[in-house]
Amino acid sequence: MAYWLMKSEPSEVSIDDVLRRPGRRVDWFGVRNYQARNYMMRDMKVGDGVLFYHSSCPQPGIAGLAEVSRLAVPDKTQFDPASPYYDPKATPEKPRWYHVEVRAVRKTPLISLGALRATPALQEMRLLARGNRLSITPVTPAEWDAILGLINSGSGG
DNA sequence: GCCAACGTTGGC
DNA sequence: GCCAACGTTGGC
Repeated sequence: MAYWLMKSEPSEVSIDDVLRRPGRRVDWFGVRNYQARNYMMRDMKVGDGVLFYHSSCPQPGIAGLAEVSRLAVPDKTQFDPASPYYDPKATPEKPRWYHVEVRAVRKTPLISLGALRATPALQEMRLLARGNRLSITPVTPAEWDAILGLINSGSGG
């Protein structure tokens, strides 16, 4: 079992939004970066742990726990000319973009970006690497454990 | 709003 | 295949 961090802008989809949805599930559509896509297509399995991260907002940080609930399928928005995620080079016969489905497990106290940076065990975390912009990044088991520790100790900043 | 960092595009 | 220009991300 693997672990991941997935960024979402809460103004688009917040952890609260997902918790209110049927089955607490959300299709992670709209990813248009090959590396993030490849993680979803090749590596993510049902049951993998997910840190739900709020980005581009007043308080960026980990806001919830989730899990992968379905393997990657073609992203329908790539075929829709009316969608902001439309990709004219994609066809249903040859899709370019795929997404998994994610199921929210629970909201957590916000673990701020500052708190993550201040945690010695997380110094090598991919999210924190200089210049990182990837919206989906792998998380090691040790990092996952350290973050669960932050959540459970309420030292999220 | 700024801007560093990075990914993609497209001319050559 | 190179690489400059451009667009996007995302914290501040």
